[in-house]
Amino acid sequence: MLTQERRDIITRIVNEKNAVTVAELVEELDTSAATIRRDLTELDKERRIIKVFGGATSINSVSTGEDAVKEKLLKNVEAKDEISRYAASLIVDDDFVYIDSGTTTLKLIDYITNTKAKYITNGIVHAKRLIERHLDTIIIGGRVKARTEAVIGSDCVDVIRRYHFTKSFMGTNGISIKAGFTTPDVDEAMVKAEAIKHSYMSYVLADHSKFGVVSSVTFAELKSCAIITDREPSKQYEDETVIKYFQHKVAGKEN
Amino acid sequence: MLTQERRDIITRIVNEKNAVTVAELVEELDTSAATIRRDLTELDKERRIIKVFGGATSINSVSTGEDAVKEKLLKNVEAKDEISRYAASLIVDDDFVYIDSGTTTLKLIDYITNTKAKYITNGIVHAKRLIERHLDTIIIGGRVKARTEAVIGSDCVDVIRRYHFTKSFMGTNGISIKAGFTTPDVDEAMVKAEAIKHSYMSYVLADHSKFGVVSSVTFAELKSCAIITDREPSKQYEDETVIKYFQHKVAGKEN
DNA sequence: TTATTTTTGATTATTTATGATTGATTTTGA
DNA sequence: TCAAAATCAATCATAAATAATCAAAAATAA
Repeated sequence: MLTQERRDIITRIVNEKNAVTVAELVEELDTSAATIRRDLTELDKERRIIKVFGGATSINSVSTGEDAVKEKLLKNVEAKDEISRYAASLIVDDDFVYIDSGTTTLKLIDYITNTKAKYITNGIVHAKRLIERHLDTIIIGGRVKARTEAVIGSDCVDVIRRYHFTKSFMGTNGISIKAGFTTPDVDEAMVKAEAIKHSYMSYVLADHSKFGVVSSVTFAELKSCAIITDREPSKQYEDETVIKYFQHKVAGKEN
Repeated sequence: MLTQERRDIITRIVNEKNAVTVAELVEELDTSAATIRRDLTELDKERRIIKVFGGATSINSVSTGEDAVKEKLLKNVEAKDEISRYAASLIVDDDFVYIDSGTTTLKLIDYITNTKAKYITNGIVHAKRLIERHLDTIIIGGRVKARTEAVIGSDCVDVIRRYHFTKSFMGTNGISIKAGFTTPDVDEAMVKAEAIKHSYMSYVLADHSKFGVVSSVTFAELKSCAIITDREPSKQYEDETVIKYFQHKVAGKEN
């Protein structure tokens, strides 16, 4: 196989899977680790991927992306995929869709097929991906937060105030009966809250691990957003809001 | 077999298979490796395929856009490096720096060392890279243009109107005595013009190939921006505006 | 025909790619 | 925190591929 060809394949794999280990590439491409490392070093230099300890992540992943490689080895990717795919399927023609920053919503973009809707986001990486998918994209301006590569702050809130979304897709750090949807950052919470307030329908994308978790700041009550998740939550939650869930790769009941 | 006929076949094979080795072509066409290499060299020169070590790949294999960017980045690398490095060195504490979208200004970000300045940009990729370098970053919001991944449009212009930059670094497609600084896109020109208008000092980063070139839309007169370039331009230009230039890796005279 | 140009294949010195090894660095897990 | 394990960059020898050169063959022109 050509060196260039192999590097093209690596780039494609990294972008598809978002994160990949050296071992996986050795297996996939049937070559030595030394060669894979050289390829990764080169591709990183060309800014086609981001090299991290243990492998590489997509140039379109958030921050250093180091977590992504580790996370990948630990967490159940399929559940998140199913959540994202379902969420994307909700988008219809002429929708004006707000996409919150965060890794869960980032995956959602890969599954979007509707090109007649308009998309708006406060995530730098999200905007880049949306554009790469040739979707009609607006990015909200303002101060960019380093860790999450998201636009936050009062300017951002002001901008959102002027818009009215038909649907918004949000990420969250915690979901609890008492505290509602919570996130660790005050500024980010304010942006989320405003987006939800200006949205006809809001969906929170969250895997089951988020249930029962409470973070520092509440950005919405349970009843203000429908939840899309990967397991049947306890009855309490279903009394509070609409929940769509998937179980063991089998679609859950419609709510 | 005719030489031309053989080359047509090679082109077809490369496009079909996306990537092919010299050995495969030798086998297929029953000729020597030397001949195949000559063919590949020629076809590459004609931009019908891309010659790589070991064989060739299709011109539209990975993504045509990526190759275009890659090629663009390769052009005048050393010159651009020096231009960028010098431009970055101009940034001082408490500066409020506008960074225009475009490849030249993207390189500039790699050389920024001042962490006490604030940075604002309309380039998605620029914002991402600024953040990666842990710099205080603001992105201008609005509609994102697909090809250049830059924010443009009237919203964007309105936002710029509210700001006052101490320095702005701009890219350009053409520099001419009569037409001034020009770019092919009307919307982009409007954004550039507004940024320059709201900047205390504006610098245009341009390699020598841009001189004498006129694109569709003028976004500024020569005298409104200092030029940072890689060759001594003709006297005419130096009469019009301040020009800093580098020659053969040796710093040019101060202007 | 003969002279000239073009194409081709072989040769060779040089460049590039690869896999193994090793000592250093980073991560992990107690 | 420390030590073990995993990963890494650097180095080296080998193999593969390349560009440059040259002579022969083929095509073309005079």
